[in-house]
Amino acid sequence: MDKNITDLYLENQLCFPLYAASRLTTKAYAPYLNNLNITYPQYLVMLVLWQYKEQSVNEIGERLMLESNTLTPLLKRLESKEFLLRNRSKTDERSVIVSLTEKGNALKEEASSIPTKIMGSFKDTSISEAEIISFKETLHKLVAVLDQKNSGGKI
Amino acid sequence: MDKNITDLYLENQLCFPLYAASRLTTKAYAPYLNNLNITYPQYLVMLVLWQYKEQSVNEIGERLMLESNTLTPLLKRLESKEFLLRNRSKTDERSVIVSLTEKGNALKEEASSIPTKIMGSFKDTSISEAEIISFKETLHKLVAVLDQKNSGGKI
DNA sequence: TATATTTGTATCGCAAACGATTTAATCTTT
DNA sequence: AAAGATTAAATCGTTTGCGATACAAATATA
Repeated sequence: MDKNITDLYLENQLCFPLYAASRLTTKAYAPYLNNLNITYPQYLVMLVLWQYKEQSVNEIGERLMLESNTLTPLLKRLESKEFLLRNRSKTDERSVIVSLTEKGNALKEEASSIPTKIMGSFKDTSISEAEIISFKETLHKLVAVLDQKNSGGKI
Repeated sequence: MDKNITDLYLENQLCFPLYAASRLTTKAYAPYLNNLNITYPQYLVMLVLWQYKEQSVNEIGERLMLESNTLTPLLKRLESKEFLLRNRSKTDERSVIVSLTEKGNALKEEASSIPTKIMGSFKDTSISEAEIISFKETLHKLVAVLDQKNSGGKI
């Protein structure tokens, strides 16, 4: 039996371009985020805090699909930059509640122009607006399926 | 002026699902790659070597869009597992030529079934084959554009 | 030929990711 | 209430990614 060798070609994989796109996107954000003095994963945490206000480490982790072993040091860095506070919950001392500082809240204004700037850089390319929309749709489905296969399936 | 606040909502971003999809894909490969005793980025390097045979660190880096500071330690790990060899080029001593060992070549057979298994797990989902194909097309365009904006534009 | 620049790789340090384990608090069950 | 199970964070060790930097070989230029 001849195994289908072309299956292993880089261009035919779905995994590699996903991996590349993710890294390149992070790079695209870098210049803007440097100005705000935060990294890309830190930006994601801030997005969650701006949108949902104060919440536990666990809740942040669920929204970003990250574990506490990733979040704890990351949150400590954001805390040392004074963008947020970490406090044990009064009602359940196992939980740490993360809340925004004034400075963290203020950062939202500065960040608000970033998404438009990033998306704007696709304007004069071979990718149409409609294409992006359907792409995003499939991407969301993909994430849902992959998430289910992973953590979702382990109950 | 009221900045468009919903721009910063997690669901409306393109960047986060890309980031999540990439991580979840890596996780999906993990069980298969564990059997082969390699990590996901190491798998990508092996893909490149299986497809293009022996080549310099630089060439591997160009194909995977990775720098030598990432590749060198990674290649050393693959070398210590005896999947590949690293040798200075005779004609240009600045280059290190990476080539597969017997063991590295043999691994290809074991890996050949992975892509089908991964793609197979999408069969009974809400994502159709046709959708995946058009998704992959846009993804390739996206990578090309992002790549151009980054390293491509700095000449 | 001597010097400067470019190129290819490697080193270092920091920030993620993540599996495995640990610690402390809470909930269950008796 | 005490014992055991569960849960939330944190800690530890390994592997990536990448900016900054170093260094040696190769090439270009004076």
